[in-house]
Amino acid sequence: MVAQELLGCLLVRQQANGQLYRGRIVETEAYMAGDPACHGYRRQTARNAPMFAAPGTIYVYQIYGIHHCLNIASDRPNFASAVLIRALEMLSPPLPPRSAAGPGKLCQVLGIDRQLSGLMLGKESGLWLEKPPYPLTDPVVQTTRIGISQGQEIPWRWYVQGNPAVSRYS
DNA sequence: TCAATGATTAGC
DNA sequence: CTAATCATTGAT
Repeated sequence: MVAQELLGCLLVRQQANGQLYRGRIVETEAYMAGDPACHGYRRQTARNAPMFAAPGTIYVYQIYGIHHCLNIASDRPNFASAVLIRALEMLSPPLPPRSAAGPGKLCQVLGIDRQLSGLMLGKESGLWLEKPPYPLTDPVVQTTRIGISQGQEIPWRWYVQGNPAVSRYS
């Protein structure tokens, strides 16, 4: 599953001003067609169209009028699916350990908003992935997703055990 | 435990 | 058109 493969990968962000951020992905969730919690569950709309696009397409939405959440399309075109990036362990520049511990926080830190939604990962968009510099040593835990009111029983959340940047344990 | 805050969507 | 919902966060 793509969500698990992303754990340990580096997410790199280069802002318009050139500022570069690098963080390791330590928490993800998966959303798929047929899943009632998936934004593409009912039908394709202007907002969720990136979920139906090619793998590697960026999907950013605003939640509660305040926060942004970053997703990456993870399956074939016309099939709704995406991985929500929930937490990063920031490697550079040096930041407090929990600066990116949560989907809204990491978007705020990296300067990610809906302008990126629909773009492809890559240097052009200023957001891309890199392979892990070294393999994960801590075990990966699979559990149920957070903050949703439907599909709560589906165990599609993964996080790196013991990592201080994971949004929460329970 | 709860308010902030606005885009999005379902339903009429 | 209107009302309800919401993949969150931080303060009380």
